[in-house]
Amino acid sequence: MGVDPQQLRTFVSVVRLASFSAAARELGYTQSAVSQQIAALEQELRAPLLERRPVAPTEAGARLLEHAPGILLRLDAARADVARVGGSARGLLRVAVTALAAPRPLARALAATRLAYPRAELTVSLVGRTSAVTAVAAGEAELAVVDGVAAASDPLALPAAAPVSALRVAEQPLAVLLPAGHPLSGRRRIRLASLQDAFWLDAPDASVPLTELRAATGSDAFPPSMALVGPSADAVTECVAAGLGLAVVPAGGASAPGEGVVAVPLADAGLLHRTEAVWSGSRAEVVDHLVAGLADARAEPL
Amino acid sequence: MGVDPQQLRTFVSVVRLASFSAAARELGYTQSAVSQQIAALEQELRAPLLERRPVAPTEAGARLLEHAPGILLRLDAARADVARVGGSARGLLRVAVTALAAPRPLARALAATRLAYPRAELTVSLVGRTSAVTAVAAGEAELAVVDGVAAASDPLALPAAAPVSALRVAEQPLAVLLPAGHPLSGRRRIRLASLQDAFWLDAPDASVPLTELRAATGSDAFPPSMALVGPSADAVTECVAAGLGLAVVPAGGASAPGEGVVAVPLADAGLLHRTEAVWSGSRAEVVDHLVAGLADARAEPL
DNA sequence: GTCTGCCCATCAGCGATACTGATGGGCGTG
DNA sequence: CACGCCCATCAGTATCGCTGATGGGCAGAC
Repeated sequence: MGVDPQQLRTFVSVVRLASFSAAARELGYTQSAVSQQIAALEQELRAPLLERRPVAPTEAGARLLEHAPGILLRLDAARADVARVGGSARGLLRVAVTALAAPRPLARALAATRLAYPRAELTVSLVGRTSAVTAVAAGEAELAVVDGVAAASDPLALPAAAPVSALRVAEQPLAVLLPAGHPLSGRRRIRLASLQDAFWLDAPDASVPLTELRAATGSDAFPPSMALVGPSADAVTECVAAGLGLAVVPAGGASAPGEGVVAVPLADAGLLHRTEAVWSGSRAEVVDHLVAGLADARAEPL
Repeated sequence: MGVDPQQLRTFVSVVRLASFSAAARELGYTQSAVSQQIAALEQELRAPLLERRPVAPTEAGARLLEHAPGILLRLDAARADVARVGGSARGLLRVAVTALAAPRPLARALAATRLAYPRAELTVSLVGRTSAVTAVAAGEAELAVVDGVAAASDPLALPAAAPVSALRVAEQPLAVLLPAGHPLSGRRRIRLASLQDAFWLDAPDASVPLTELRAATGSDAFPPSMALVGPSADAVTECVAAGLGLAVVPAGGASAPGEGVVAVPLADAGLLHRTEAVWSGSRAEVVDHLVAGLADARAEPL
């Protein structure tokens, strides 16, 4: 009685790898154990979860798959939250940052925190949006600094289904990255709707993700031209310059737009690029100092 | 390795009852088993979770307690979602309704659904806000119809940490319920801020909860005069008439405000009473029909 | 068509686990 | 001081879940 989280973990592995044997290898079980775990889960839920040969989730399995990652993440988050109570007085400060998060306020706040806590162990890692939030929830990072697009008054729609707190750090207008020769590249401003049928780079970790554009504009257009994985801003610039597709980026960032491309500000009112700091549970002293620094940075000019 | 949900369930029972023995009785275990489960959980998380004698959560236990109900709810929700796949073709339609949810659209939609599915088994139950949403998540109801206060463009802040979908059913202006002799009872409109230091009935299931007022106005005032549990609209009217405190209710509801009280509309722009329909996972045919009926009802006058 | 290889289900056996029931110690209470 | 209540611990046992071996079914090669 009661769904075993271990079985859930095994289930998602099996689905992801589409193989009992491969999942067994990954998890350090024998194939027999995996088979028995899935069978037990199916009996427990009284429903077949997997099609065999080829291995694929059934309708019921698909439903379970919608819930499983959230459950497992929350389980990890609970464990991490409990662990933070005991040992977090030490100066461990791991910050997970997304590629387009405003770097200046973060850098300044980090500098101040480094001064105040010279012995703190400081790590900043550049990761994808989802990983940043899940890392915080699971206790693999003390803080995440995440960017995204939202209307002026709304909070960011954070990807993970985990209980976290957030603070707005910076807001910038948005711009469209166009190749230098593009017919609209001379414009002072562009409305997003006028470009919704153009082709777009699908580079969720190095530009504003298309899914966020669609959510923020309420349109389901913005056809993707090519996928670009990883947080490489240069790759985006080069691909836009080469005419492979357009991209939306925060305007007036630290770096110039680069050769061969033009950044034209968006005319859409109320659509903003925002950076938020995200943490989970109560904050240790060092983390608190850094968050306070980020809060102060809001007042300063970018 | 891996927190056992059964242990989590035991843990919350022990905390709620502040007793190992009582929790054992409730769960059908021996006291010995409960003691061992808690010990195993503490060893697994490497932290003491409970103070003994008297039994109370430690700091770490409090953290775990924040996560545990959400995890257990999601586990139940997953189980219910899987169960819906197989057996939900039958006409089972259990609707959980909060006290202030707009009754007219619901009644009309229910009537239409009853006509279209004469053999459907129909149950409507009046419950608190949190129970309504958790009932849907846990598969104890097919649909919830929940009310709350929100700004015009925001969705309702639903209480449960569970993955559900929602549809706006109706919106009404808000009114303050004042005793007939109140100095402001002759007003045409009242701003909420002018009353934030008055005393208020804390009747979360029979009027707009104070927590929602505070969240929607951004003020943490609105001191409570007395608590009133349960969804009794009459009790609210009587208490307001007796001068025990004020209350915010949807204006122009089905029932007249009652003797001895006056309902004065709120002047606060953008603050609305909204009713939403809430469901989980995919909807069975009957549920789909009812939700469609609720969607249609939005167009009609209230 | 047949052979071979891969993959999942099943089974026996064994070690680990989690329960019961009994016992003991600590603390408040009469 | 004695009693009662409550939680921790222990021994014993039944069950559970894993390993390793075996078997059946499907696909691709020849």
